[in-house]
Amino acid sequence: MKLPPFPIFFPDATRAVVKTLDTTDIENTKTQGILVNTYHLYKDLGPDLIRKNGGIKKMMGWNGSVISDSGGFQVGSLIKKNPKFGKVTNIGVTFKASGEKKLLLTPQKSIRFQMDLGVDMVVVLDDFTDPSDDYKKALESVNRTILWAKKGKEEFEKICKERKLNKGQRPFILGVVQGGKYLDLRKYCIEELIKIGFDGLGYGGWPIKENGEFDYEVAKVMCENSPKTYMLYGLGVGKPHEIVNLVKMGFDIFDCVLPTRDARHGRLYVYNAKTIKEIDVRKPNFYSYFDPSKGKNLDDLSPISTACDCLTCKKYSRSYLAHLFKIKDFTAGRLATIHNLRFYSILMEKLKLTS
RNA sequence: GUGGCUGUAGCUCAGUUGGUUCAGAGCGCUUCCCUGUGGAGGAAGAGGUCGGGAGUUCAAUUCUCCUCAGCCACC
Repeated sequence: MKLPPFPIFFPDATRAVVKTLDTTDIENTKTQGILVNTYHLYKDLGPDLIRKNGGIKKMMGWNGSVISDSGGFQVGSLIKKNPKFGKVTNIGVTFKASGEKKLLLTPQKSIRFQMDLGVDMVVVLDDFTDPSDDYKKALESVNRTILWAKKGKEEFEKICKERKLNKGQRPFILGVVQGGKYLDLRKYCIEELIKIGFDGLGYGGWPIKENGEFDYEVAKVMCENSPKTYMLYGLGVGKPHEIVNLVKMGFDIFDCVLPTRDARHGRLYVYNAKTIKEIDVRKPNFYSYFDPSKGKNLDDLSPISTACDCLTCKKYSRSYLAHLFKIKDFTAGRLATIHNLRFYSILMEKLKLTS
């Protein structure tokens, strides 16, 4: 198992699909990997169906890399929103969505299922620290995250032994750093996770401060306290300029819903340059937004961007895209998603050159 | 030609026994938000002298008359 050269950005295929695209489309955007979600796939498919399909890559017909998220964030934030949805104990998380049967997700189960998925990197189940949590609550989630990390790692070793996976065959395993805005808790969490031993650490929780700004302080603590051999992963990060900043600080891996969700909502990313060659991601305002759903774009015959070589930019005009958005055809989502994913893959290509 | 119905925001339409909840809704439009995904959702905003004219009245989008436009029915 291995990952492409860093830094890398993987779009989210939570339920084993990048919405609106098939895996050939994804490949054509020069995207190297995707992120699937343990919680969703456990609920939708379960271990038996995954094994029957020969793993998630085979099921999707995807030749690139795959990372699986543990599901901790999804379940944690759902319960936070509606306590009736489930509860968190040291054993794990019980949850029950309406119309579905009750399920228990433990750190062990999460890892075992991710091993069944056959991915390149697994993530241990973590207990989400809510940004509004006070110190006591944050400490509690940090301690539980460490406990679960220990159990997850043990299960990982056990499965590797069972399946006789040597170093080159086993996936990477990521620990997740919680602690909210409390930097000493973040540091403590990092130290304890390193004692357990992982291939990398993820920036867990919610990375946006209450004033809406990205919290680079936590990222800094992670960079300063992690071994040089560790991969650093910005879970759910982020906007293009945030990724640029984190790569500069030392982060390697990213995943985020923004390029794909924004595409479906009519927000396309456009480099403020005439050609791909002229793009300079170190400039403060190196990109802007283009919204095809605005009526005034109906008579714009130019491409979305001349600094892009995606299918959408090569073949279609802003006018056509505006039309597709106006009539709400699914193809609008597909062409916009293709463009935004190519924007992100160009971003990562540029960052590989500069880092 | 006669009788009836309709005419309120860009669109589809509510509403008024005449008076500061009568000038509204939905959609559309404009601007913004979206960060380990619900193809989700949210925030703010612009738009109408209630077809036109006259009359009754302290007061009319609401009542009366005339007129214009569209639709239906009948000669």
